[in-house]
Amino acid sequence: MADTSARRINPDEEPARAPEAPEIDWDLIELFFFAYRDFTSDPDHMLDELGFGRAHHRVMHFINRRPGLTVAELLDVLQITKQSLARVLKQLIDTGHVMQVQGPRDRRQRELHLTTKGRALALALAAPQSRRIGRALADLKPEDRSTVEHFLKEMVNREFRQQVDNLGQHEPESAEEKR
Amino acid sequence: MADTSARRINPDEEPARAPEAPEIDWDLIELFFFAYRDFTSDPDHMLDELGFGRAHHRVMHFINRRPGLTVAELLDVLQITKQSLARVLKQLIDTGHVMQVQGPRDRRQRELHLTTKGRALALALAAPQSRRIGRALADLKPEDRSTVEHFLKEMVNREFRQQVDNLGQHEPESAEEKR
DNA sequence: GGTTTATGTCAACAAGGCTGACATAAATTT
DNA sequence: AAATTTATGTCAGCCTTGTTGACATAAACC
Repeated sequence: MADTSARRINPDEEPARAPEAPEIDWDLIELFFFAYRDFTSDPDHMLDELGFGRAHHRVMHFINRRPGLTVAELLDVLQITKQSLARVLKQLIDTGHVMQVQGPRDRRQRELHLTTKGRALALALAAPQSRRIGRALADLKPEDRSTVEHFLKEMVNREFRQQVDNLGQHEPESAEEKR
Repeated sequence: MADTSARRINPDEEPARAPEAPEIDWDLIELFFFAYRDFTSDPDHMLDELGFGRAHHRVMHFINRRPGLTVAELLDVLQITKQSLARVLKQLIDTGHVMQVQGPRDRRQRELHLTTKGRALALALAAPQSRRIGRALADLKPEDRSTVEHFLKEMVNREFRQQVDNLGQHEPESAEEKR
């Protein structure tokens, strides 16, 4: 180091002046933080009034996206423990937002589905997020949507790319294995 | 109402088949979730080994970006309560990552600075995130960076745009009146 | 029939949010 | 000068949502 030597105002310790980093993309790091924070804020407020949290939202979202997925599959997507899931899932079932159906092939499995009520809530929660995205894309050229999509997809760990693609369920999108 | 029998095995209820939504951008909603999850995963793992959490990361990040910001300003950016901040901030001070300097104008204020040690950690945490962003932009045209930046910036609530711009430190002013 | 698998559940714990109450020193107002 | 407000710190307790470990049950598999 030894560079801020010239006019040091504070004599005590060295307070590490500016963010003169090697090659860190501070701007996008920070922007991503703010963007996600606000992205989740609308549904968070709605959930609050129902006594639910962000965890409930995630559960409903993925059940809505993959109707009939099993508990194990959901755990896989959410990457949480079954005990964590159990708590919120139980609440969602008790409040009539989610229903379980015994697996047809394997009767140990529980296929998860949203009820009409749950579906309505999932939609209501997604609506402001979708609107926000729409507004964020509005000033851009139509082709830029795929740029954003590509960027976000590449931000995901390779091990989970497939999950992402599967969930999309309509990605003709060529470039997938290019490493 | 009338659907007290939540867990039923026969589909006499409607399990709400497909995500046939009005105009919901499910793909980007979900992609954003996965992207942010993985974006935070690298620093999370590092922090774990130090006995720190994501909260400590955020605090160090913003102190690094705005050396000398006060406690009140930090609370404003993070949007948490001072009691929440106090816990992590105390730990960061005790471990020698953050130091406080009495405000020059107002001696009640505490200007926050990273120490050399804290700065090193902030950099180490940001590095994998920056690399991830770099990789995600690598396949795109150079101009597309500003597309992504624009998208993320628009995702932020209007009330906080200024915060974002200030932190970036290179956004003079823009059309804020539009709603 | 024995083992593995899918799920559920109990109990305890941790991180990191929250609110409310109160303390202190410095700045500001009256 | 005294009273009030402001910036910060701290104590105590609560909530949500993660965690681990242990154990139970039914169904599938071998």
